Amino acid sequence: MRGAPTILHLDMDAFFAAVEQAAKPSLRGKPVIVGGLGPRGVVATASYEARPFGVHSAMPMAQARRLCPNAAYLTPRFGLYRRVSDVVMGLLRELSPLVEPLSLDEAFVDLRAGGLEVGSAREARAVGERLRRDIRAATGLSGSVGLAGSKMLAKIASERAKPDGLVVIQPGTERALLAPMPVRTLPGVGPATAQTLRRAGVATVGEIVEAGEAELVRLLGRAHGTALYTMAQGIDERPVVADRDAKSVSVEDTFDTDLTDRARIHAEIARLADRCVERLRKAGRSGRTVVVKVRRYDFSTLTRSETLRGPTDDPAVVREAAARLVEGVDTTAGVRLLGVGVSGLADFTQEDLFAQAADVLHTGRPRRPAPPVEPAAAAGEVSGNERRWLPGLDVRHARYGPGWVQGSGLGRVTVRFEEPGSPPGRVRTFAVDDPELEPSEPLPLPTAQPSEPAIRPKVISSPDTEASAGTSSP
DNA sequence: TCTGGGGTCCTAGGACCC
DNA sequence: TCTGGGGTCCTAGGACCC
Repeated sequence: MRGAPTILHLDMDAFFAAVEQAAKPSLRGKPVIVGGLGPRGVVATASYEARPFGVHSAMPMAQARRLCPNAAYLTPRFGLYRRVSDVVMGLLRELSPLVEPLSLDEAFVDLRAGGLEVGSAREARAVGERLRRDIRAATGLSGSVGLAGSKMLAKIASERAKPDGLVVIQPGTERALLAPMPVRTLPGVGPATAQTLRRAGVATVGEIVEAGEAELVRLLGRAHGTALYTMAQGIDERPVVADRDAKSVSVEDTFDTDLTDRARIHAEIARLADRCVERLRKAGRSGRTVVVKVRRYDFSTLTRSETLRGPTDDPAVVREAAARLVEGVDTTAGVRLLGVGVSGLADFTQEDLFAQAADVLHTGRPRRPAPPVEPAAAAGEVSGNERRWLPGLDVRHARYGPGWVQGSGLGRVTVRFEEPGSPPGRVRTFAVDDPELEPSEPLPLPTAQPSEPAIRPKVISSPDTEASAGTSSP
C-alpha cells in the first residue's frame, strides 16, 4: 500500500467496438457488436450504444441478435487491435518503464518507478488526464483511468470511471469506500465464490471483514480465504510486474456442429497441435507437458495431459502426444470443442541440450539455436480457394476503392465504401467472385481529432451502480 | 438463451523418494 | 506389527479474468 496514488490502471472503453467505429465512419454513434459470427459465437465487445439493449460481453451472439437486431455485427480483427494496443502501451511506457499489460486494452502502470511527481491526488489526476488526452490524440479512442495506492483499488477506480472518465482513490479512504460494495467488486470473486459467500450471509465487502479470516478460510480454502480477507480490508501489496513470461500456450476450436467421426477428430487434433507449436515457436519457447481438451456435446469438459522427458517444440512430437491423449477419451456422443496446449515452458528444447552437449564436446562452446522463422500471416479472408467475405473485414475494389464487408450471402457481398478518415460512405453489392474485389489490410486510424472533448473528471462518491447508459462516441 | 478463446492460479490425490 | 513425516512431481478439475 502506498501513501500516494501512484498506481495507474488504464482500461480502454469498449475497445474492439471502439476501434471498429474509428475505422468505419458510418458506425460512429451506432450499436456495434464484435464477436464470433458463427452459430456458437459469443459477444467479445458491445459498444456503449448497444449496452442499453442489454447486450454485454460473453453473451451468446444469438441472444444479442434478438436483443439488438439493428446493430452492426462484426468479426474481430485482432491484428488491428494489437496495432492500436501497441500505440497505447507505448504511451504508458512513456510514463514509466514499469507497465504490466493485462490484455490488449488494459494495463497497470507504476508511476513511482517512472519517477513521476504524484504525491497528491491533484498531481495524479493531472498525469491521468494528460494520458487520456494523449491516447485520444494518438488513436482517437477513449480510455478510463483509475489511480490509487494499490492495483486492486486502481482497477476498481477505473471501473467506476467508465466510460471516458478518471477516478482517484485517495489512500486512507479504501476501507470505508469498499465496505458497502458487493463482494463481486473484489478481484477473484466470481459467481461461485459469490454464491458460497451469499449462503454464509456475506454480501458486501464489509461483511467479509466482519466474518473474520478463520471463517473465510473455512468457506473458501487457505489461499483464497486469506487473500480475500486481506483485500476486503483494502490491503493489496501485489507489485506491478512487467514482462511476465507466458507459462502455457494453447489453441482451441469450437465447431459449428458437434464432431463424432473419429478420423475427423484426429485430423482436427493434428491441426490444433500444429497451430499450437507454431505459436510456441514464434514465441521462441518449448514445452514439456502436452494437454488435450475436449468439450462434449453436453458442455462437460475434460483434459488429458502427458509430460515428456524434456521440453520440445517439434510439431511431430506434440502431434503424437495429442493423438495418444485423445485416443483415451470417449467422443462417441459428440464433441463441440477440441483444444491442444503445451505447458511447462522453457527457452530451450531437449534437442538443443543434446546439440549443445555435442557442440561443447566438439568446439568447446555452446550454441544458441537459430530463432525460428515463421511466414507472415496471410490476410485471413481467403481460405483455400474459396473466398469468404466475413462482415467487418476490409476490402478494396478496383473502381470504388477501400471499403468493408457489410454482409454476404446468396452469392452476393455488400460493401460499404468508406475509410477511417472519410465521411460515412455508401453501399454497393457485388457477386462474391467479382474479380475487381479483393481482401485488403486494415487502414491506419485517423490520429488528430477535430475537437478536444471537455475533460470531466469524476469524484468518488456514494457507491451507487456505475453508469452504463449509452454515450455518444468520439 | 445456450454458452469463445486465451490465459492464470489453486486444490487434491497418488506416486515416489529420503 | 499395525502404520512418520515431509517434499516434489504429475494429473485432473475448477474458479476466475479479459
